[in-house]
Amino acid sequence: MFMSQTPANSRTASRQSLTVDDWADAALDAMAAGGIDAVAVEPLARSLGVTKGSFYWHFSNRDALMEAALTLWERRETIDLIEGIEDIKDPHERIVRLFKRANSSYRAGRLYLALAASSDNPKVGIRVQKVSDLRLQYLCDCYQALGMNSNDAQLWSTFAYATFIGNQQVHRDTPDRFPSGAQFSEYFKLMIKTLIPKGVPQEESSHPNLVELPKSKQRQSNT
Amino acid sequence: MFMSQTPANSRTASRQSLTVDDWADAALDAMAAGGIDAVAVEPLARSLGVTKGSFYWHFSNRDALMEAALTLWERRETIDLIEGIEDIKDPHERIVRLFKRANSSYRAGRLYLALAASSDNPKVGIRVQKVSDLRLQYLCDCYQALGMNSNDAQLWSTFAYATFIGNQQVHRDTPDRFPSGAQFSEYFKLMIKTLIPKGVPQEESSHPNLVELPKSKQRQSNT
DNA sequence: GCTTGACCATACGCCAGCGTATTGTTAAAG
DNA sequence: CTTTAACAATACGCTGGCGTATGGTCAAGC
Repeated sequence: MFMSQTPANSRTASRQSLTVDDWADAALDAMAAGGIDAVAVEPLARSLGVTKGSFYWHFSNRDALMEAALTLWERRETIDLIEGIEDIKDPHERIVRLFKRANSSYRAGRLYLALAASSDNPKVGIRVQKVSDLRLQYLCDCYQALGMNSNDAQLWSTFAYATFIGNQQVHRDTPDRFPSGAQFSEYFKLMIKTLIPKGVPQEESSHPNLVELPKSKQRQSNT
Repeated sequence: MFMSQTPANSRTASRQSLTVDDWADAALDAMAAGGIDAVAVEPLARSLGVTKGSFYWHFSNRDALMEAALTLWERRETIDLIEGIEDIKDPHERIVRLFKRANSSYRAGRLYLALAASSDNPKVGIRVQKVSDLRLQYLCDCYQALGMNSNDAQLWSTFAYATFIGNQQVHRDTPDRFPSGAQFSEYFKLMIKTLIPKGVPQEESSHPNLVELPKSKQRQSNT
């Protein structure tokens, strides 16, 4: 179904044929730049150097493109969430990594905010909820791995996630007020220190007496 | 130009004439509901029970309506920021109140998010920045009044503001995961306790040896 | 009671984007 | 060298929103 077998996977090289994913990618670009309404067939076709005729070969209509783009986004967010973190045992370090990544990919943040802003659209809202749910769940698991009980982990993870989302927002809305450079690392340290309580049950001693993360019971039940 | 002196200030009563502010209000409603693109002349006219003819009497074009709506929004946000807080001398309590209000007005939150999502539009972006700046500045002053130095206050206020914005976002995007009811007060307490450090220079003793709020005297200090 | 001005309705032209229909173009298979 | 499919271009009709032009109504005010 996915992964078309065309020779080159990205059309940037030459006069190759466009694929569904090329269109979906372009749609995500447009979203990040101008919100969901910027995903318009004709402008997109122009930006890809073709005309509508091409589009309606690959998709039945604009809505199908939206679905494809959202699916692509969801898949990427799902993968990126745990990428490079899977096998870190220390939950503290895991949360730090999550935060670090969250504050590094400005573009992904914009994309999320653009989609979230249109979450009134049910098609969009469901995806946003899925992604948010997954992130929250993962974070919650991390906090439980720190030794918290379920309730506390819920509260702290929501807290941390809200801060993380809010940072993206503040960064975008008032970039000059958002700490950067040396001040940012100070800011980052403050957040980490504040949002990851140290003295839950154990100290930061070296022996890895750490609770394992229970993989959040989320078997990939993809359809 | 401004402040029309028509007898009744709200047209809800009867078959009164519409005012500029009526249109601006409706525009803000539309924004909160469907983003900035939902501010369209003809649909708005329909929702107000009139036609375009009326609109183009009061405004020269759609952009003028946007400006009016943004001005109205900015004014309200500016007023609401300090309303009922002006004369609280304890900075800790002041911050708590700010947080409490932030989490109470769901509608205002949606409106902010809708505008922020369109802050690429320079006309919108400037207003959003203004409002955000003001809030951040006020918060920063509060933290300084707690006894922090300028740098720390900057960091903590940004932190707190990001969390506050993020809460709105999370609340909107995944309402069922956001704590509510009894759990919310727990969540709220956690945030307050975490985001307002108690032992800055003095203990939480009862004698009000508190620094006065310096009316937004902002000084840049590097590390 | 005629005029004036505030307010709104109606009708029109314009444009951008959606979707369809039809006709190329090109590479590979026969 | 023809056929076929995958892909793209062109042309068309339709809709919704913008802005304009012009005409209608109704309450003062003289």
